[in-house]
Amino acid sequence: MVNQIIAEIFQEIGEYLDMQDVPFKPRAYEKASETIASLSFDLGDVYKKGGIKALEEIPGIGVSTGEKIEEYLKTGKIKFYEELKKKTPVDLTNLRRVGGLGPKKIKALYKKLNIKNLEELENAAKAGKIKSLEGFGAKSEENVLKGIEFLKRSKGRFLYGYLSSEIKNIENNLKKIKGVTRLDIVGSIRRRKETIGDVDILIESKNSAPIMDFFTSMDNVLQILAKGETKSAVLLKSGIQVDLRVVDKKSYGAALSYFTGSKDHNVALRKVAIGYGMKLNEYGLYKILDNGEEKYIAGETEEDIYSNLGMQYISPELRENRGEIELARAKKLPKLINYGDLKGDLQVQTNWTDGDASIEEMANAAIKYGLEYIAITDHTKRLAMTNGLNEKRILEQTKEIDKLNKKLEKEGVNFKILKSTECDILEDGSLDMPDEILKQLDIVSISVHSLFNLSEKEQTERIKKAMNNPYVNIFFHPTGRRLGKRDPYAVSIPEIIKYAKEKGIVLEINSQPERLDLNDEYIKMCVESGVKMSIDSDAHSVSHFPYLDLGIGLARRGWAKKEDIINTLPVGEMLKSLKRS
DNA sequence: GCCGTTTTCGGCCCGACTGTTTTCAGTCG
Repeated sequence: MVNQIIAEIFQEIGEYLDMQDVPFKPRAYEKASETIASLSFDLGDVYKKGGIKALEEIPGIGVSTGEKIEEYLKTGKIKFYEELKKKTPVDLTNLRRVGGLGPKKIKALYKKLNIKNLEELENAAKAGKIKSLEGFGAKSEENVLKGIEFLKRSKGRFLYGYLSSEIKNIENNLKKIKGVTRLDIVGSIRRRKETIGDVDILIESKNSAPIMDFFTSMDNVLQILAKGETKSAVLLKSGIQVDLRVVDKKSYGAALSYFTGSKDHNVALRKVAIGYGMKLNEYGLYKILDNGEEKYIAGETEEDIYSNLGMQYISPELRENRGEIELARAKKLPKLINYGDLKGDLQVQTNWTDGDASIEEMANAAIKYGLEYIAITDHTKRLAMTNGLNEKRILEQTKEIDKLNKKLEKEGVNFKILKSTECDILEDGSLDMPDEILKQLDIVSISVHSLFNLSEKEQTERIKKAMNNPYVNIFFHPTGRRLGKRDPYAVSIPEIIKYAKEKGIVLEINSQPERLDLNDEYIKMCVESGVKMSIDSDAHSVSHFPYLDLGIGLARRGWAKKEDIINTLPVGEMLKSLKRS
């Protein structure tokens, strides 16, 4: 898929133009970049089928960006971009990941100190050269160092949600090769970890040579790290490493278990085997005979291995050695929520604020995805940058929703659009919408978008005050983190969970790849405290509903059952469950 | 550079916060 590469280039073009104070164009390139990054189809295919005309039909792509996509597809380069880069040869991709640095500051650092990359930035900051620059000071220098430190901590981890289409593509192509009888994506992806370090692929085949040849010569390979008979590894242009293992049928289950991990889970599992006088490795489960010989007992499937160890099957999401081995041996594992269990989505944005599509388009996309209801949760006026709704517009929106629901009913479609809001929590914990409006909505949800640097005590009190409003039902993305970009604000989630229990407030599991908030550990805390959760896509585009799977994966990692999640219920029961006593 | 229309030019979310300044540029969402 060329999408990610082109999206990245457009993003950088936008930033280069920003440096030059060019008006409006930066936003246009940025918008094009975002659109391309979230497409579910390949730009190369679009171009092949319909040429440049078809490209221009994609919203946000026009004559100029269309031509540049064509140029990239034909030549692998975009001249305009190459020239910008020559003029200001800085590592924008990495420098802009440092919080507080935007195009203008990066330009100043380059012009005045010739800083081109993170290393030079760090050296300059450590040498105290930044604080004396015009427009910078001691605080900026300190923040630069902090930003670099943050980057180092999150280095090498990727967000699965943003790589899934590229991985899916590799998977589909490998499956087409003759002799590939089974394929699984294993490792942290199979365990549904929120960030992944690399991609591990396991294949069952008797003939690995053509597989390895194909794998190492894919278009998106930057560098071949290893190529052998059973194992190959490549670095993709997108920066992630992919490992491939090929095994035979007899060992497939054992290899699946071994390469899925986690390491800690595997160690614990092997200890159980030893206790039974057995040995477990990636080729199978073996009984050690009196004469010292090893007799193969199981290995074709994971189920065989677990049952021969006297255990229930353990879902990949639970394999972190956090107590799952003991429960599986006692046959007491919880029955986790399943993929496909969600009946609705309680956070959906539309083009009334910062979403891409109309209410009707989002509803149709949700219907197509298999949902029975969605809640429309556009931002409120405090979030001016999203064109947040004021009292007048939100009332207009409820009328529009009534109209659409009537239409759906008339057409005999079993689908309901709920009136809702993502109401901003203001400075003092009051809400950005008066009670007389809130009480007219089906669901009231709240979230924090400002004052991220309050003390833990202040932030927690602020949120609790908001939760105390009698009309509030759900607290969205409770920690506010953006993976790889921003740490959570200081807040005591255990205290919020306790208060949510007391007040009957639902906490959200936000499924956006860079949010995934609550995380698995807090989800587990909610499950244990009996606090209900909702799993929402926070969709801003018709293509975002599949993110719900990320949220379900996370919920499973947090040991959540179907009954812990309110939007597994049909719409009537779900709404009833929200009623506060 | 894109979009939409009162169609082929004129408009393009805007307010808060930070850290620098001493009135505001840059960044963020």
